[in-house]
Amino acid sequence: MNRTPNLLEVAKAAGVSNMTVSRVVNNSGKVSDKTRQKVLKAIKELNYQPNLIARSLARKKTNILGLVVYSEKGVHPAFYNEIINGVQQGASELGYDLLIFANSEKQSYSDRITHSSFVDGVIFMGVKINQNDIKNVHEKGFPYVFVGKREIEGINPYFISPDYIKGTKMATEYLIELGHTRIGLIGQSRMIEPDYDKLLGYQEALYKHNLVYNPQLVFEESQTQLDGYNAMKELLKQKPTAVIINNTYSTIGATTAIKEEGLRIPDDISVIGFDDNQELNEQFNDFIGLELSTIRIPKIDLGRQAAKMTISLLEGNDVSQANFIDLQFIKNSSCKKL
Amino acid sequence: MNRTPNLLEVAKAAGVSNMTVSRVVNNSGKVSDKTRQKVLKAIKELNYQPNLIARSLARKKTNILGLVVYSEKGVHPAFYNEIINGVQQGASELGYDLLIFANSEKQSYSDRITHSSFVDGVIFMGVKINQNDIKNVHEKGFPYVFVGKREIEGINPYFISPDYIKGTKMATEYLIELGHTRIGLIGQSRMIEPDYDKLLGYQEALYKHNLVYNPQLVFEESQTQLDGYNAMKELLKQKPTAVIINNTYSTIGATTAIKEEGLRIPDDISVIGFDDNQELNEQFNDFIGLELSTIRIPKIDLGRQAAKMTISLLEGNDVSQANFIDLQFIKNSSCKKL
DNA sequence: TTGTAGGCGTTATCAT
DNA sequence: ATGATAACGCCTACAA
Repeated sequence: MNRTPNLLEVAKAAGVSNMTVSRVVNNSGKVSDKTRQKVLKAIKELNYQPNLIARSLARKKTNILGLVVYSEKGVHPAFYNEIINGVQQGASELGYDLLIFANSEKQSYSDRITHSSFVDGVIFMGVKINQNDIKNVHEKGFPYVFVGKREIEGINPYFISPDYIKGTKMATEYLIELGHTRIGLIGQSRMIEPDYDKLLGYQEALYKHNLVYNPQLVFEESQTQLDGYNAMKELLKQKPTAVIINNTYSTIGATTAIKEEGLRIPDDISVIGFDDNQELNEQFNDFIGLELSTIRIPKIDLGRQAAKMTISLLEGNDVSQANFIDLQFIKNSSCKKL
Repeated sequence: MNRTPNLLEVAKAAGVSNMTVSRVVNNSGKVSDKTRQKVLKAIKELNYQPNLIARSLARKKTNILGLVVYSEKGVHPAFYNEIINGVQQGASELGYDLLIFANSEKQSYSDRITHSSFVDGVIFMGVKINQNDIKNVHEKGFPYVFVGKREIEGINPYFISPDYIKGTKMATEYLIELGHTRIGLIGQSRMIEPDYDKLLGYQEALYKHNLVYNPQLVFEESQTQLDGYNAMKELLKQKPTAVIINNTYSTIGATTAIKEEGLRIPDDISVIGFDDNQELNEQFNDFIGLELSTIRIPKIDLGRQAAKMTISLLEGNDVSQANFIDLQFIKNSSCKKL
């Protein structure tokens, strides 16, 4: 690998000083058109590209965003993937690249992030997040954003989260307006914040429409196909006319149970799902010939906004700490008016 | 955000020169135990961390690996996810972080990679890879590894790929040894290299055991559940006693078709799948109560090895250009001896 | 064993 | 409009 040329060499070739070249490269300051042409020619001839490391050192800014995904066994949950793509897009649109921090046993993330000068800001993601990491960066005033709602004692962290409460409330109200009163909810969990918020939204909708909350219609901790299947089998004993299901895997299991019982969607039961796994969701719908109404989490947008928030923050703009992004309701043919 | 201390400040605090501090930090050169203790104390008190940008500039080495994923609309195919995790693990084990290059309309990847000095080496991944990018880095001698087998005219690129030929051959032979002669293959595609290799492996196995290749047992381009379902419906007309299926989605569709026809696995037909999507695969097997024999692509390992290859390369070690990684055959109860 | 000088490639500052 | 010079924080090479 042969060396790449630097500013000085370009300057010599163009017969100007390095600063003039720098100005041309960065489009900053005043440069006469004539010299600019000379410089541009030299740049082209030498195939010059600025050395970003040197630039970063001088500017004290790398234009790189850090990304930390806390995950078990180093595996990113499939759910986060699309968000990460969004982060990348958002970052890219503003001229930033993305550095994925690898797990290191020797050093905590937060130290490496704040001290290494390699990233200008950081995005945290994941369920098993280390609260100390956030606390550290927060206290140091290092720009960060957490994806997902999170409460940490003592501080109000910057975060952006899907508004599960509002989203589920909206879906529930939709069903209520179609005349449903016995609405099941599969998958709420008191331990997982998003799931718990879904329950809250569900309850809010019932309350608003003077319907009584019936715990027998609510099933906890449904994550897998099998969970969804079992939950639905139980739920059907309660003769619901509609059901909202937590996640894609559960939905697959649950609709299978519905089929097995000889019931049809939406004639015998209305169904609304969450499309946390969009690809699978679409595949499955195609296959079953189902046109499921779903609550969509705009994951790309979520990631993109996380990136933009972080950049706003690191550029010194005011950013509010708690941010929510609306869920979308995709109306389809799996719900029937009673 | 307050400034972080630098070598000089630590040096002053410890009453030594910056070089001594540097030596302690890097564990290089000779430093007396007494001074070392002083320095370590100062480092701790000031909470010093080396500035990696400055270090990179001086060393002309960042300890960062670049990762370029070529994908449609910025979406990483689910398949690549796990590989990326593997890359991260491999990199991390050798002290490298990962920089994801974002798509930029202004600049080609290869220019940014080779000129920006931000990464020491790069890993390419994806179907829609830009051949020019590889060509460029290759010609410049910039360390790179491509994940997946790829032929590019004029050059022999460095790559690491699953050995689909060998893997499929192994599975096919397993079925032949169980007494099967009418073995279906769902999902080969002449256009997609891995799929085509599966066909080659299948044919090699037949040839080796003096069985005649019957194109009627082979179905092309099966990617989705629906594809798999339709292919299997057709295939069953040929009365196969066993079938090998291309990917997880196809397998789900195909086994559904088998069920619908009132056939049982493995009593009426033996089935082997590929678990390209391991999570879904497991979920599905659980749900169906199926214990599918599968050909496993060791994706974590693939990614890890890609990282290690790249690092070997950039450290100046000899690395062979074409590398294959064995697939694993996971024997389970979905195949029967005839 | 420890320290000094110079350089890595860029940008900021201050002159001209 | 252009240029000289000093940072940025660290490392290499050489000197003491």
